Amino acid sequence: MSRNIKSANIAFRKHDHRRCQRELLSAARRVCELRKLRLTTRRRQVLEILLISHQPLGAYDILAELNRAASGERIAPPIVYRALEFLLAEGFIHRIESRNAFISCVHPGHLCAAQFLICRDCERVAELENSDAALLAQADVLGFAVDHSVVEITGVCAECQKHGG
Amino acid sequence: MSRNIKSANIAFRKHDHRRCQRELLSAARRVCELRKLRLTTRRRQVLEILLISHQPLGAYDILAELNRAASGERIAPPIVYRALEFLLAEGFIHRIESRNAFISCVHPGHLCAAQFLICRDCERVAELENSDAALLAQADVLGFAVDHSVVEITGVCAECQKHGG
DNA sequence: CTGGTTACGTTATAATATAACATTATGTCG
DNA sequence: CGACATAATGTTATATTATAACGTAACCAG
Ligand SMILES: [Zn+2]
Ligand SMILES: [Zn+2]
Ligand SMILES: [Zn+2]
Ligand SMILES: [Zn+2]
Repeated sequence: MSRNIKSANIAFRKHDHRRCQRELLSAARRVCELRKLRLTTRRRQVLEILLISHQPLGAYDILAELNRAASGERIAPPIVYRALEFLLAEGFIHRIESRNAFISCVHPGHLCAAQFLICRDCERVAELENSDAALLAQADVLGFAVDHSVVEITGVCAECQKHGG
Repeated sequence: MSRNIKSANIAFRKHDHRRCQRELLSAARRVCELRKLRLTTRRRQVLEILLISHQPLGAYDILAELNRAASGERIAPPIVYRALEFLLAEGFIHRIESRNAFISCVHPGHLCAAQFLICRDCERVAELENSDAALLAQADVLGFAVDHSVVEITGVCAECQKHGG
């Protein structure tokens, strides 16, 4: 649990974000090599755009970013959605359902059951990994076979409470 | 907790659903009277459509249902979305973020922090009320002020595991 | 190099949601 | 009652998010 709190702090505080990006990208490369997957240019571009932001981005934000970067190209939605599909399936990013947005995972490739704390002021998102034992136990009692969980907590982070008023 | 399991069972099993609907509708009426709110025809229509279904419905499903019922009228999306906004604000319904859909609340007007078990076979949804103490404690340690939580567990219910194979 | 497969590109369109403004119903007070 | 303020509904247009369908290019095993 102290590990979780650490990683949450990172998202909500100043840190060497360049280093974050580099480390997470090379982690993704390693995972793809292991799994014999192709981290193609497009996929890498989309992942990089998400790595640069600790905030979740919509598919069309990513699209705009791609089109800005490569002036001349006119990239269309399916390209972005397909890259996102790949990155989601391999556990490099998460989808934030309550925002129709996507964010890079802090432990790429783990296919983790993540929980998110989402600040509605600064829009930053902390990813925790602490699964809800009580809820899962209850699902089990009901004979409900869990596939996938979405846990998204919206509120105001400590920083924004100080600064924002 | 045994209460929660009971209510979850109701959603996933055969029961007197007509009675469900009647009771939840009159509960909503009572709450509106208490709060001096107007449960207008449109709002009641939308609530009724959701009460009839233990499954979540999209806004456009509700729209289609309204237009089917009142042939001649040509109701437009904003009407539905405004009724949904009212019903959400007063705690008569919930939004299922991972489905862009809406479902009636099993304890209308309580503004509860609900958790959902969503069967991906039969599409039924059980609403639990069991808040995740561990997660909230962790948010607290981080100084994160929680506003709203989204907890949506997808899987296969006990019934569908038996029948579906 | 050939055929099978995977990924990418392109066009069109579906599904979900809201902005902006006009109209009607409801309640209040003189 | 009648004039006003407010809340709710209706209408039109459009924004935002996502996918279907089909063609082309890259990659790889034999
Ligand atoms: Zn993750
Ligand atoms: Zn913040
Ligand atoms: Zn509820
Ligand atoms: Zn089921």
